[in-house]
Amino acid sequence: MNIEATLKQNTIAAVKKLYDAAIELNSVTVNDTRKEFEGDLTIVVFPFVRFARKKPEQVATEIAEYLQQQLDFISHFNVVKGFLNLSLKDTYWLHTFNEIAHNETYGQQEPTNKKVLLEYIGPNTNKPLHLGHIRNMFIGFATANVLSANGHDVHKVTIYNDRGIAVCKSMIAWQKTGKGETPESTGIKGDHFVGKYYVAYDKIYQAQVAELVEKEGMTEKEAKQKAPILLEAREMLLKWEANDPEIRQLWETMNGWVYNGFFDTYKKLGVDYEKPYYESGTYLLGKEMVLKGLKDEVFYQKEDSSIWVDLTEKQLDHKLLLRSDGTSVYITQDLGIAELRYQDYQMDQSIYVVGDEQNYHFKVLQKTLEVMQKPYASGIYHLSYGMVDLPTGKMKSREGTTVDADDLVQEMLETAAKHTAELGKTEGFSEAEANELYQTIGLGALKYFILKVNPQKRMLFNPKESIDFLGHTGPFIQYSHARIQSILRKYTGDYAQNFNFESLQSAEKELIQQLYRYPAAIVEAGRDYDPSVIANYAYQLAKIFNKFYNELPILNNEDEKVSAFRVSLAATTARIIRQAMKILGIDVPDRM
RNA sequence: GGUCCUGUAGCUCAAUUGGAGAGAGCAUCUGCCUUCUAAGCAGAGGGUUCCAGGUUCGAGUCCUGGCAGGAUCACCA
Repeated sequence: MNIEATLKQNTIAAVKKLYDAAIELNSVTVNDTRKEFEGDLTIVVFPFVRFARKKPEQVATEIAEYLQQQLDFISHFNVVKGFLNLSLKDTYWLHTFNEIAHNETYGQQEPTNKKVLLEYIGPNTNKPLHLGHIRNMFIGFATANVLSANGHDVHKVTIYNDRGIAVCKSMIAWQKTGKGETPESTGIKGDHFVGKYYVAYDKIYQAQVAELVEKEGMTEKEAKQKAPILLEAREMLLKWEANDPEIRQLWETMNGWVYNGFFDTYKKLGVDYEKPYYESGTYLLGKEMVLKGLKDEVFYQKEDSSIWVDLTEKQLDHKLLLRSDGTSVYITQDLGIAELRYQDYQMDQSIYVVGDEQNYHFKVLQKTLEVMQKPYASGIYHLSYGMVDLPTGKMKSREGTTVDADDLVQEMLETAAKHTAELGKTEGFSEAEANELYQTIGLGALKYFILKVNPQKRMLFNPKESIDFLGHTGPFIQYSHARIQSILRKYTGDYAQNFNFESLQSAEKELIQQLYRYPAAIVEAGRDYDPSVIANYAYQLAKIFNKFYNELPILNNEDEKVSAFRVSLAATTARIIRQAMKILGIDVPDRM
């Protein structure tokens, strides 16, 4: 049992014995003592004073005396108002450290037998990935690791929005202007290649609209509906749905190019998934489900034969599920996907990592599945994250203000190389080793930049200011790890032992205390689906280590035992840094 | 207009879920490389936590009402 839980239970016992009152576990708060006071942990006794009918100071003192009697690890205490500051014995912290140092799986929680499916990435197959996808990928990947660390059985999947009018737009533009060129013939990465035609479509479309307004005297609204290329794209969509072989062939080919481009980016970013789902493979199933729902009378049909669900009893609205012409809408395919996934996995929980612009959509999805009495409805969880803003506002693909994922990664690598060269850190590195280091640092900086922010919040990215490598950043943490590795390379003794000193230096104790907090950080990150908890934990750990490193000699001590102990502290710190960063999907180098 | 989210130092973010005088980083200024990697450490300045009420021993955190920004409420995805 951890220290806080022990203190809480004994505080409950104390209040019971001293004041004959039964209090709840969660009415006892145990905090880390603020650094301006003496002590390690603080119990807030204000909630008990009404049972005691005494002054807070007196209550705190009485409880402290009881605790000191019961628990042998308390060395002394002080009381400030209703705050009881407890100091634990150094030998107790040392004992705690010995346990951590010898526990290879420290932090990893016991298996829960809970099966979790996590969907992330979810790109459209008509344009390349951008910064928004990057946030999605990093949050999704890290959250999956957080949940695994919490003992759940996690399976990552993705969804490709691989059909629909947008995809047809790229296709029609390629047919018209592509002259048979391919990613291979042009040397352009597949997703960028197809994205080029998506942009080309819009250019042609705008020109046609302008022409119709000018020459045919149409209103702009009318022209936007009647531009020839739009009509052609729509016709193509109909043909696609009718399984026209030529169109299907083109679609397969162009999507293939896009996937190859995506795979490249995934690999660079270090993200992966177990199984892809495709909108093209599920929208028909969704349609069937809607028709079944209609038959079961949980949905209703309007006179124009469109199908709806009434969610007014669940604090939502009426929602369209199938158009009057029988074609599916966005939510239709999500119903199909949810069903298919349950057939595939029988998961207990299904997490969707999707931007907060779709909050309403996921409420509707869940409530609709509830209405259908699907067993997996309650397991739907929308992990909603905020958009990435530019200084000029929201990114808009149509206005070309997106930050391209591949460009950004390239920039990060170049910046990492520049900084590293300036610092002369790659002396003695082969070219391959140097490149690997730039990769590690550049990506580490980018991932940390994204992951240190609470997912729920919008975040700002300024393309003009490169992402920092100093201070509260990924490279800072990586650097701390590399420093430790350097020490471990130099140390020739054996630090795998139990240590047994009477007292600790404050820098040593602070480091042990931060190591001790690691499991709590894992649990909190899991409870809140929030990798930023781990990111901030790792930063604190590195920061405290650097202080320790600066204040105390690790290798050069008269007493060899002291050196062994400090090396052991450093080695354990490095291990926890590596593990925490691994959860975030960030590698740490041995030299930098 | 309805619903939901956000608002904390000049900027980017924290704050143990209601606990002590709100903390870090960047930027600015001052020190520290003749001992283990200075991508580091130590220190200084910088705040009406959007505003006004309320609940509480105690509010950045909870409740009410405003203000500002954003999202969403499509037979778009």
